[in-house]
Amino acid sequence: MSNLTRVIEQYINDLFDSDNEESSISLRRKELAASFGCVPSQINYVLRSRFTPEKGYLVESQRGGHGYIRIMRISWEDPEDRLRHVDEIVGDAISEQDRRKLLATLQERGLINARERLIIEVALRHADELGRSDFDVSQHKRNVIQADLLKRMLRSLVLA
Amino acid sequence: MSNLTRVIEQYINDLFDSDNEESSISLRRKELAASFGCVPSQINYVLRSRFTPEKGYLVESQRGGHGYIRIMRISWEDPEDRLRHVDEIVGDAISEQDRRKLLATLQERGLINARERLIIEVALRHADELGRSDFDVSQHKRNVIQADLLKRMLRSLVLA
DNA sequence: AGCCTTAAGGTCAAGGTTAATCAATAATGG
DNA sequence: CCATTATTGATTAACCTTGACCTTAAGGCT
Repeated sequence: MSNLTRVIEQYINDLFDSDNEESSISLRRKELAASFGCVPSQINYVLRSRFTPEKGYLVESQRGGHGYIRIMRISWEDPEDRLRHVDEIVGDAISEQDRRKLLATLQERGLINARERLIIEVALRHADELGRSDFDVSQHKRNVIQADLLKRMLRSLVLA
Repeated sequence: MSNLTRVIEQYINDLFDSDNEESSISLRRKELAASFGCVPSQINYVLRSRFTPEKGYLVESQRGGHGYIRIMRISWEDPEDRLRHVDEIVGDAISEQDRRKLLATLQERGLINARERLIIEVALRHADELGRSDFDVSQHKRNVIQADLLKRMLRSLVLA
């Protein structure tokens, strides 16, 4: 594991308390970089590539005196199985009908609630509409885009 | 000595909490500054950076004898009010930074929770990425698209 | 009333500190 | 060998604190 990015990623992961499904930690970018003997922007790279919303993390930061970086973990432990399952269900492209059925099913099973379903519906419709009227995208391509978006959102929820 | 601004912000927040959920409080700038051992303009900085309309506050003040500063917390009770306010804050275009701050505020205020924030972030990132790499959309246009999407998602939640 | 004094609060810019961005380059994996 | 991923450093942007100087309101005094 001579990869610095992976080392720092692991270090940050260790900071999270493994019991809590939702927790957050704080860092000083400068100090962390110093302790790993690297340039500060390396930390940004780690965050950008490893601690994204798609992976269930939210990051907040503040510059200036007493600056900080806070990383929040929203997801549960070990969602791997479910991720695969979601990917399988959604597939590479999804029609409007299928996606409605899927969302209904997910809600029934308690994987998402009504509000979450609403946001997802709105985002998918927006993407479809934009592709249709602003960029003249074919229906199939729109279905591909929506499948991608849907998978990302569901993955971020990581659960169930 | 931790961040003075944050300490004063916390002090003011406590005033709101302790005052029977009052929706507005009053201060004397000079006294407050004195009690924190800082320069009076520090108070202005706290107000400008922390008690903004984006965060749901309005500030009015009076100079001269019997001067004062009054901070009002904008009501989020009525769904219609929330809707109008959110629309106002988001505006026609929103930068990545502003949208992140807004979502943090909305979560703090309890209008959305962490999971909802996560889905919203993912949808916005997806829209941005798609515009950037697939359709070569200008940054401003992407900010317009994201503002539109964000408003739609938030509207759906506010009315839910 | 009109002026003066005093008592508030407001603005702005400089200086210090810290994080973000971006583009160039290097390293790695397939 | 090519494409992706990682590393670096220079530049930019954001945040906080302080202080000098400006503006406005109230009350008293002629």
